[in-house]
Amino acid sequence: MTKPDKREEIVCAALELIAEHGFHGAPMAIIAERAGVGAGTIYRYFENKDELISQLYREVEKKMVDDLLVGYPMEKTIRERFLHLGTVLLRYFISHPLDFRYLEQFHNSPYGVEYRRDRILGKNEELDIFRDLFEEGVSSRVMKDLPLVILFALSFGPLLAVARDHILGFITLDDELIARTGEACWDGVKQ
Amino acid sequence: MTKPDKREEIVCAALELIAEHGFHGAPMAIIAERAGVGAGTIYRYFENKDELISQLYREVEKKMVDDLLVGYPMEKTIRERFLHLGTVLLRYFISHPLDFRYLEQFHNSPYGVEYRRDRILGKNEELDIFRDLFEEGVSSRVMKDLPLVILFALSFGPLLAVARDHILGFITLDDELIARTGEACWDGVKQ
DNA sequence: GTAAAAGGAATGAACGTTCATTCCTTTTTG
DNA sequence: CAAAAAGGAATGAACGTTCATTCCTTTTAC
Repeated sequence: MTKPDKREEIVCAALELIAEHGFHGAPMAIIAERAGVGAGTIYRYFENKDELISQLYREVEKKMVDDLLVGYPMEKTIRERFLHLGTVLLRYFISHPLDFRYLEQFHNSPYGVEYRRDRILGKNEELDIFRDLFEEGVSSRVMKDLPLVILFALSFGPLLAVARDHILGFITLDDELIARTGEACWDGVKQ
Repeated sequence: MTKPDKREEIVCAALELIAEHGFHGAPMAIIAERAGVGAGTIYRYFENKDELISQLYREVEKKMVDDLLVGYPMEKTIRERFLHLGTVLLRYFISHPLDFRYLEQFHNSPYGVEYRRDRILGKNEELDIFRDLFEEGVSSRVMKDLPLVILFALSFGPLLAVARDHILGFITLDDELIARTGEACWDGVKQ
């Protein structure tokens, strides 16, 4: 039996509670209870609630990005790469609904706005697979000549909305619908 | 001088504070202060904070929908009606950023999820201009044969994302960009 | 090898703060 | 003057965080 890592328990409990009830529906006392841990113990691993929230965000995002890069067809056409990313992203969200809901909560909070501001306006050193794809798409005239931010909106706007609707039970996505949604997004960005 | 309607002052103060700082960054005491009103006075107009939040949502939404219907070209083609709605919607959000931010806060909260559940799954009696347009688009084979929910996502996903980016200062939309964004959304939903 | 001591992780009751709401007083209205 | 409206201090519940204490593991002493 592996040792039940307390930090991991805390992180899992926080993910569940925050994904389901939002930041303000997840008091530290309840997180501790669900993690099977004393309230004070959390503060041995995280300086405060903000820090817990931020670290959890980074972990969830990293896990997702790593998954997205597996099998990315670097050598195929722009269209095929676009469709691959859309499909894999949708599938990831559907099979990790807690992660999705957590990311949404984060993005729609002051934390997330600041975070995006840094990524979009700041000097973003990290290799960004999406940015690269869109820049190549525009410069090779395969995609519409629109600002990157708008191309992002045309792609992720629908994908996130559809994932949300699926997770909330407003629709049930199957392989065919996922593929057709990806194609429709492509129609939106392609020249 | 018109009488300074206290209810109106309260509603305005709440809109500003909640749009800028979220539900939890808008304590009743501060709303009262900004409205130039005693804390207890709010409770003469609204049963509690939830009620204030819900009523404010309904007012903001109604104001927006009314505006959207002005000059709606009922007789023109589906494409033209679609582009009209997209353009007017984007313009509305840009010129009413507080309203937009408030609507987003609401939609991303437990209130909003419940509200959408009713609208999408429940029997929705009210005349819904969007629903009508998409149903006509699908049945006349001008739009892709996809579930309504997905067509909604393909249209509003990008529009909301772009409006958010503009309001947060990540991009500056002008008439041309607004028009081209609308066209790109149309490319996404058209057959 | 066993017992004592040390170290530090874990605990949860207690604290101070914040907030929505209530309640009683004061002001306004007719 | 009576009734309604407004005001804002008081209230109590909920929350994040702290800290004195307990518990458990590891090290030391003999």
